[in-house]
Amino acid sequence: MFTARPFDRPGNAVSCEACPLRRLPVFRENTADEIAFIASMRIDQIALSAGQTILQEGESSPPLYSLFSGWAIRYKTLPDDRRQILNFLLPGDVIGLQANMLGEAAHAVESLTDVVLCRHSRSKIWDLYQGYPELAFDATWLTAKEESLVDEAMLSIGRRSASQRIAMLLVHLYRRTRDYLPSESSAEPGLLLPITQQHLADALGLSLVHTNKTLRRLRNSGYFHFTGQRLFMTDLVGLEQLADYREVPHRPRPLL
Amino acid sequence: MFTARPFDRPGNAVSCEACPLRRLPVFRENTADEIAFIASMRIDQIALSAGQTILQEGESSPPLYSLFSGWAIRYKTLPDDRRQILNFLLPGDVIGLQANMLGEAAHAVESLTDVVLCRHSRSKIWDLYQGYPELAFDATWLTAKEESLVDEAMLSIGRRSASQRIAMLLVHLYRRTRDYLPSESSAEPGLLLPITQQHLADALGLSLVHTNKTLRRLRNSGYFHFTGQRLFMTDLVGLEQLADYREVPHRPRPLL
DNA sequence: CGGACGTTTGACAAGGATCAAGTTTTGTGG
DNA sequence: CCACAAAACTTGATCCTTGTCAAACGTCCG
Repeated sequence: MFTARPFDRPGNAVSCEACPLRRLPVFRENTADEIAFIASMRIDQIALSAGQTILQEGESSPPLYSLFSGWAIRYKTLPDDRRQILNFLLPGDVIGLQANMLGEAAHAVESLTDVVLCRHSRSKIWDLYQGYPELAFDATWLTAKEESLVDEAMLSIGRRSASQRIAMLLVHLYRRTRDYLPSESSAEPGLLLPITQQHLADALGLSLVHTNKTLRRLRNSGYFHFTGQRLFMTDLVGLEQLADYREVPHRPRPLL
Repeated sequence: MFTARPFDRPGNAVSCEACPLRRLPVFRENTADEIAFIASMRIDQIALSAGQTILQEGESSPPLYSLFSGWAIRYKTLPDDRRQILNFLLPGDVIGLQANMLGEAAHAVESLTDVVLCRHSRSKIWDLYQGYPELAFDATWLTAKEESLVDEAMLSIGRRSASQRIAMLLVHLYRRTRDYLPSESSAEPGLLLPITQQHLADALGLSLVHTNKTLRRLRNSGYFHFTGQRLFMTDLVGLEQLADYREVPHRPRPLL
């Protein structure tokens, strides 16, 4: 869904002014001055295929990216390879800001689909704070927002049952993706989820097998169904009730 | 441990310049100018007893505080009262920054001990971003740091066993508290943990009963023991190995 | 056609939850 | 300072959600 668009090819990278993401209703408007500065921060665009490592756990002073197109995951691992996905990254999300603030990446980032990244100059972050207070504010906002996503996920893992966790995550991804979709493509039937059941399991703190069985039970109960990787919601409200989902109000999101 | 110091009484609130927290090695140094601005942001100090609600879930545009002394918890709840503690707040931690960024508190905050809060002017946050880029940077840093704590906790809840989770949390609190302790009081035997086993359970995504039994098993194995609320580490290294703990390097922390 | 990868299912084990009492500690009022 | 109640901690018995093991099945792709 976010792949294979004309502007996805780094060769003909669009200017930040014309960035198609800006047109999405979730993002706040920037002044021409701000956009010019953002453009000056961007070094280039990088295209990666699915399954590539974008950031490594433990990497110090890692590059700063923003996700232009495609999906990615942010995760941590234990020495014996148990993995916990912290959150899913969608177009517009910044990658490596937390790591740059703290000096070292305490997590890894990996692409789920083919992906295009805007690479930014780390050294200009400081100029951003010096000259563009609004953008500095946005940087904190983005960090705060990501934290609140992790907070939400932590409540799920710690206190919800397996089926509630799955319900919650699917509702979350469903709603979140809607926000990013230009109206045309939301006409597409269903939502393309570029993830395996192993990803679901790793995001929810469950085993693969149990995830599979729970998923099946939910499908059999008629909440949703899959055709390939496409998710069709047949009872969104029911799923939300099952998950104890609460709508979170949100303001326009900054696009750095 | 952090209570009942002479300067804890709001009546004789010390100036921000003389703030005893500044003397702790974990905090970065500020210029006189920065400190003066911080002082101008502070409205007053507020003393609360243990168990009070500082921030309510769902509260919009909540006040902005920093924790001057005492312990607090940040948590979320489900409609049926299941609770998940997101992290523990220690002196120097900011309360309500995420909520102010996003416009609404998605979590609650509650005092664990008697507590003194510095209350700050929310409207001056903007002046901070305008006039003090270094402090703006610190604000993002603090948010990023808190997020990384939640990331770490999420890995525990999602992928560690009950005993590993307990080991991890105790090691974490032990080390973190050490960083805040002036040398004199670290001479005190043991560490005063102002939390019940229910708090441990709520932080770790476990039931109270199972937390109790696991805690006992760990005590019997000789990793640590309790005298009242005082924790004595007898095998810190062993506990760290059990938990797959990795040392996290950290730079001086900003004190806003 | 044959792997590699992802999904599905069943059987079984086990970690953790729940239920139900006790016991100890803490706090409070007399 | 004692007495009593409330809160916190313990423990055992039992249930059940979730994990582990094993194997089969499907599907995509070289």
